[in-house]
Amino acid sequence: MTPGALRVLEAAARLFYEHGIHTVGVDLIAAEAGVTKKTLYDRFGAKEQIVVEYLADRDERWRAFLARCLDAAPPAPSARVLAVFDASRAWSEENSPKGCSMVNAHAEISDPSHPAYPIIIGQKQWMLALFTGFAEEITPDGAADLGRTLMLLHEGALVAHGLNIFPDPISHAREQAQTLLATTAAKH
Amino acid sequence: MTPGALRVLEAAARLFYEHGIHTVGVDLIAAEAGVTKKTLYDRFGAKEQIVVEYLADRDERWRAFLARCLDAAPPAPSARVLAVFDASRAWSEENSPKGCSMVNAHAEISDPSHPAYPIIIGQKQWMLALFTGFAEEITPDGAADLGRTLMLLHEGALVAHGLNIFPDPISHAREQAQTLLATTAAKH
DNA sequence: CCTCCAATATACAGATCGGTATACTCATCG
DNA sequence: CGATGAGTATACCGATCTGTATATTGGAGG
Repeated sequence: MTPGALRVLEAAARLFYEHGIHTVGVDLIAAEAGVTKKTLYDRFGAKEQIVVEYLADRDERWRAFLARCLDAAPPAPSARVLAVFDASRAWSEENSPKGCSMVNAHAEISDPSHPAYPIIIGQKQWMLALFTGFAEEITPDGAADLGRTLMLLHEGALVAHGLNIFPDPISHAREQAQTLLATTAAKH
Repeated sequence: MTPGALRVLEAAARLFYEHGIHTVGVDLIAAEAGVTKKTLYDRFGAKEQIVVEYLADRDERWRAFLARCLDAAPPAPSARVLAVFDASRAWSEENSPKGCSMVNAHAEISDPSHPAYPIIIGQKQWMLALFTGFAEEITPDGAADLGRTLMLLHEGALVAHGLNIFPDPISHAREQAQTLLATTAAKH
């Protein structure tokens, strides 16, 4: 990836997240990246491709960040679940003041055949599988249920964070997850 | 409101929700409503006004629908909380396959000075206040916390419903709310 | 009857959209 | 030295965007 292409992707990521995908035009992206439209189209071919790479890159960065957080967390499954919430809080504070970029992109992309669609759905399914995997180690019987509940708390916290409904909703979700894990563990 | 204006609002509501606000142009709205652009601009003045009335109307309809559901629910606060989830499930099944229209609109509207902004934030704050009000009758001490937790479950369920991550997430959230209310009530 | 007004049809303005074309510079590498 | 390729600058294309102008039709109320 050439330096110009990198600047394009950085500018597009910032503008797409901040103002939405359809409101931001390629002229603005090129101008903000300090690059001509020729360069932009030589590297990416179409705006849609920039959208795809924006979401794919964001997905990849989040998974890498989460992996580092989980590496530093204790091995106990409940501690790892809480580490996910901690990671989300740290990530959202400096990367996602307007909520989850995948959810926001989904609001603008209706066509399931859009090349960005599998990235959006893929990240959410991956997160659900992550939670369910931890739940498996805690209660093999109710793993699916527990994983889904953790998913709901987590998604709700991201939305509440983006809408700024009340202060620090991700920490609140973390606490709720903690008591939920405690009562679940007490039963087995 | 003239019949033409009503058709404009109906068409705009359907198109905005399905394809996003910025992707849908006034020409398409006018065509789908069977109305000329002149009529559209005579009634609404600007596209932005159609957006505002779309969201305001949707907000109003949801509150009216919820009010009817709550009127038919038992007076016990925990039953009324569950009635909110039941109402959301019924509403979402036939009105919101792509998730909450307010959250989706928020993804496309970055400027807090946009006239639609207070409608979006207002509905979410109203929902939080509703949950907190019920929580007040259950545990006056932890009302704020309980209200916020219910809000997270509810918002998470709407997102999961829109992304179709797993089947019937709103019912799952309802069940989680039920056990949460049961354990909370048992403490007092 | 006659005025008012919602609505029609059609055309257009100015801007911006995504995307392309042409011609040039400049550094790297074989 | 010569070729390649990343980049710049600028101009353009057709389409679509929001919004406006002009002229006409038809029904309801005073």
